[in-house]
Amino acid sequence: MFTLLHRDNFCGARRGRIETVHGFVETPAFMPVGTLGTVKGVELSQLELTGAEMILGNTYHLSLRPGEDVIRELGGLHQFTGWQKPILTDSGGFQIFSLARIMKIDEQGAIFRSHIDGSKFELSPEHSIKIQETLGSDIAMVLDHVVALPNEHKVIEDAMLRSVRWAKRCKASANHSYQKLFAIVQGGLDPVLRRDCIEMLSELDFAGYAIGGLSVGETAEQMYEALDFTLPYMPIEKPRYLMGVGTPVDILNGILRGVDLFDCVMPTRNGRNAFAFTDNGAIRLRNAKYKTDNKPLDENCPCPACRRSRGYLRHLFIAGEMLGPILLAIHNLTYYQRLIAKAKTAIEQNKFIELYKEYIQQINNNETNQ
RNA sequence: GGGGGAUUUCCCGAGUGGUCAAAGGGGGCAGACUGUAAAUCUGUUGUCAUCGACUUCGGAGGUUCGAAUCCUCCAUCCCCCA
Repeated sequence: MFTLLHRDNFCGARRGRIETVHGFVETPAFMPVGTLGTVKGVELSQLELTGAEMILGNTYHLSLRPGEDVIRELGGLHQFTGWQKPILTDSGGFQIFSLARIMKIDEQGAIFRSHIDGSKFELSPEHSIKIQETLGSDIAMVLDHVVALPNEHKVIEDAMLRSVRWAKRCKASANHSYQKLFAIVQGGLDPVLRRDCIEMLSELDFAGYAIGGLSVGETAEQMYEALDFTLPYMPIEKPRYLMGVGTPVDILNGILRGVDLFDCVMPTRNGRNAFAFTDNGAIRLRNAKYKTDNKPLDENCPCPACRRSRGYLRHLFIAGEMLGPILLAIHNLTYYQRLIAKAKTAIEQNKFIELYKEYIQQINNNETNQ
């Protein structure tokens, strides 16, 4: 299912390939987030042009709306959405963190008060797996217990141990052979908890292992430290997925340490909010200084947004035109995929550290100049 | 010709003696966003400035310890009766 093609001679970075029934995913890879069966604002044909090979859907959201019955009747998530490449579904574990205000949790599972109509929605490990099997995703995630950071040690430990127990239940209830099940490592910023968690999960032999419970309140440096002491314990021959991360720099830091898979709402959400990523730093398109700027966001970017001027893109946002968010979502996704592509090439040439250092220096220069 | 109503900080608009540099929108300016309750949210928006000081509510005068708020005249706009 996962082939490790090459390891950079000078750092933890790796090139690999994930095989699914809907095709291959070359790693390291970045998955655009399509929570509700759509990468917000981006048509599939354009999404493919960005270079995305796998997208993410969400169990909690799709189960509430349109509902798993509807998706089953319409042929599963691939047919329903029209996306014929690989799809990974998240289990709803992140909503235990992000929707904590409308959620109660016990050993059986999580009980949500639907954010749509307030109705009760119970999500147990078994139910999450059942929904994900109905959706027909290529990769399913175990239901985990995500808690915010910083937090008390006991809270983090309990959530980690519960996540392991839930992972076992997920594994036990999963019975679609084509659908790969990934476990999720919890344990906050504690090296011992992370290590113990991996040891327990490894015994269950999952198809892949994710690092969860990060980018939930800790600093970037703390997150990198957590990667430093977590990744060495993770199985080498299995794909490693850093969930919900992150900024371009975060992603390079993940790759540097041996992460294969990423997902994040940042390129699409920030794009909708007029924030463009470029090699020369962030462009907040609403800023007055771009009013008559005739340059594209990025000279070297092949995306449709970069065939227009910054002044025009700014106008779209100021005028509230939907094309602005659409174009910037595409641009940011293109930016992420181009960065990933550069990383892949660099790893193959054992030059990932050079790429990394160059990028960091570029970021620092931009900060100094601004 | 007679009667009535309006004029507020960039715009709309609240405010009818002190708690008003003046509510609330809009617009402007800036910021945030990490397994998406997000095309969302936050801050700021008279001037100088650290407290604080100063100049503002159509114009001019007046009453008062104190006026965007009360009085007089003027200007402009709207409505009704002739």
